[in-house]
Amino acid sequence: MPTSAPPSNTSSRRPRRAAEPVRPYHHGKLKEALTEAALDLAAEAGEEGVTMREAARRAGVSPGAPFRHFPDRKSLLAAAAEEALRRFRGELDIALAAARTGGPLERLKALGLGYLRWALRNPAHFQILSTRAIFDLDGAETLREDNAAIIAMMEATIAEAARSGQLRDGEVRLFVIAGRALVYGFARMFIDGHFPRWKIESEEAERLAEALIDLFITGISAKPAA
Amino acid sequence: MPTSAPPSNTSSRRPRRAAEPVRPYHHGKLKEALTEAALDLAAEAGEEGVTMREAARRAGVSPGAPFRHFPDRKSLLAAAAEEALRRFRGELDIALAAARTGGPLERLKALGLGYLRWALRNPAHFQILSTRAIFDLDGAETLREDNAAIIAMMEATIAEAARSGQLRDGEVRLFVIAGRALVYGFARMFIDGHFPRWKIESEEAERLAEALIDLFITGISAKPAA
DNA sequence: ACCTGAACACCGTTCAAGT
DNA sequence: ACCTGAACACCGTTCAAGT
Repeated sequence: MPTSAPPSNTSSRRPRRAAEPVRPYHHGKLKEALTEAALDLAAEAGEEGVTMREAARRAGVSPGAPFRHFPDRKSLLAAAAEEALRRFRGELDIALAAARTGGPLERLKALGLGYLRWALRNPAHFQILSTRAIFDLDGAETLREDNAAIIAMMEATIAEAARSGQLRDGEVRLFVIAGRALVYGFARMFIDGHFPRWKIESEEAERLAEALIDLFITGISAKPAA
Repeated sequence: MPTSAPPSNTSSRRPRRAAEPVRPYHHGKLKEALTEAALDLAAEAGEEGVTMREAARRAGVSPGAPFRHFPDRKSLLAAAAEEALRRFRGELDIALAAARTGGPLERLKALGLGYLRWALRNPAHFQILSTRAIFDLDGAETLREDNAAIIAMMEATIAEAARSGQLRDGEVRLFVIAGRALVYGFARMFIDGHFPRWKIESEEAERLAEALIDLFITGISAKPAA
């Protein structure tokens, strides 16, 4: 009912080779449209707001149509997560590139800050990309690749810091997991609505994020040779 | 259909003052039964597996009956979360009591370990107690109290360590939030199914939890006066 | 090859009617 | 006061039938 009416075509009936793809739907890039709708829905109402029927409605197709492209709801969520993770990874690449002249600990900080900034600014997308057994799906190769790439960035940076003697004694793996748990935990505390209980105002969240990362880096650093 | 048939009463029709509450349902402590069913369902199928209708089925009542006790699904989840948090807090109290002869950092470790052990062993209950805007509900006073108590335990222990000069310079609040983000993040990584991506075997999870807590405590400790 | 429309099973929620 | 049973709107998913 409330869906915007399909743009009434000028006149001629399907000039098959014309340039504008203006006619209703009946075909086209439905898969992309559904994925985009899923991302919008997640941003508007969280993961549980992502619905096959509503995505279909927004794409202007019937309730059964999405099942031609996604075997089930989980697959649609995975496609949305894939796109969200692609964007997330892009941000981290940029953050890391901007800090590439610095030392490993400086780059680690840039990475952590990029991570938390994105999570704080795109909570719903961070949510769908982190929750659920979406990773177990078959078609989730891009997802796994992007995820592995992000893990690798962190690992390489910390390993480099360790090699150059900037970290205190300890396993690199432990530092990596601790760093991830810290940023993931802070991001999820936000997403899961814990900030009010901790009296964290949303305006101070990014400042706090930076302080946490500094604390972490200082905590795993070698003591100054004073 | 498959619900176990109500236990056919011996014979006499409603001996109103009898001792045994053996007759079907039609009354009784439905609220408690529904809360218990919700906890079971969460343990079996996660938060989204908690359903008004299934809880009603397990309690042996009709689909509309739960609405006499809970205004909506969220309220039922809140009741389950309340009970889960009560148990969680009990565990932490025990952990803290067992370590009460130690110094503040020792007690902090006991608290962190208690936290992570419970989360690793009761993932579904940890999930329903941490996710969602359940805290915003009216009837959630116990929830808020227990939660505030847990936060206070952490805060007091860290503040004591700071007072006795065992921590390095820094705001107590930051240490508290960092500690919470770390344990919450590790717990959620487990619950959200990230451990396989990080090659963490479930048998080593508790060992790793301990190592993380040690790392954290060392990281915020004052350098030894060597 | 892709989409529609009706159908089924399941859910949350409401409400008149029963005890 | 508490519970039943039918009803409504919504969802995921399937499937025969259309183009």
